[in-house]
Amino acid sequence: MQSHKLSDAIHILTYIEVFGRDRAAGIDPSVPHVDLSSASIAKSVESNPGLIRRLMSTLAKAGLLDTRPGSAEPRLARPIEDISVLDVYRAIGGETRFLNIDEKTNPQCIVGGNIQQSLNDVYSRVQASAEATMASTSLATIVDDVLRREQAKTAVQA
Amino acid sequence: MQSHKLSDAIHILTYIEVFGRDRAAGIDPSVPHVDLSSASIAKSVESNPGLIRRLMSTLAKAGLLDTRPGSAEPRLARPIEDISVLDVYRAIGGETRFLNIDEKTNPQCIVGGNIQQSLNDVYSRVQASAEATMASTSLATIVDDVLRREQAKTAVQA
DNA sequence: ACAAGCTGTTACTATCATAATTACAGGAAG
DNA sequence: CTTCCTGTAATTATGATAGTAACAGCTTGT
Repeated sequence: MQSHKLSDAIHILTYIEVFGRDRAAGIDPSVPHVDLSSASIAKSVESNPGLIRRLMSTLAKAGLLDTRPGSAEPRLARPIEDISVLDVYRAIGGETRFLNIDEKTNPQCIVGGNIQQSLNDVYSRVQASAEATMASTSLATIVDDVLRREQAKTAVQA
Repeated sequence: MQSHKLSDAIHILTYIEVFGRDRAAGIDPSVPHVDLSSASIAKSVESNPGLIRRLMSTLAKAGLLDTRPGSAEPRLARPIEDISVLDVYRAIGGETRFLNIDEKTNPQCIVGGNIQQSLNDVYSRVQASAEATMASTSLATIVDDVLRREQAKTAVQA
């Protein structure tokens, strides 16, 4: 995971929650152009709509997001409290792990012939602890944090 | 860290410990060509000597390995029990983290302008738990595991 | 002293994963 | 029926990494 995919995916879900929430509650209906289209999200991520749609498609297939072709009204498939960072990580990461074994070592050698499995044990434990932390963090925490930081900014300006 | 560098670095240190240990103890002195040159290690890793030397140089600079130009007699700088997987990870990984923030998001947007910091908090916690596990695993564990697996193999053959 | 072999380092090339971009068929909605 | 959107695939660009080659300098044994 040398990429920003997880960050962008969380960004998308946060965006949908924040602006979908506002709209659902009827707050500030005068704010223009805060729709939930891939183009709008792309502006926030500073990426392009194609990439956003691909990520959203992946999230939808993983059961985190409800989307409909032709309609720019994505909705989270579950309450935001029930979506963890690990859920998103698994949705977009597939089978990848943080640490990678060198699959090509000399099986004739005492070290080369055994170290892959030894490392696999270690890496599995590392992965498990990282995933445990991701599982314990919900997207609600992130949304709350984002909104709190925004309020702190505007307070300074006032 | 989408690479095998950590695996290869641990491989190298394990190799030096296993075969350096044998030689130091005078065990099986008849075994030919089990020297500690970069060429010999490269055969075990199934890589090339240049790559091995580069990694060894990095490990030496990090204070994990003692090497000398012109002499194929590398030695671990510390007892193997005192070298953790985290030590090696830090030595070769530099400042990289498992999860990466998308540095390029729209600062004008409520989400884009705040999510980087929010994600940074989360990612720091994930990194900390992964590193704690790496810190708790020493290379001695890996060396023991490799030797144990090798014994199990030869036992089956006998 | 010298020959052979090794390290440490740099430069270069190849390879591959990922992001970015473009295009388009088909659904949704006024 | 026009307009805008999604979902998806194809393509290109970019960047990180491994692999390779080369060479100056040290070490050791003769």
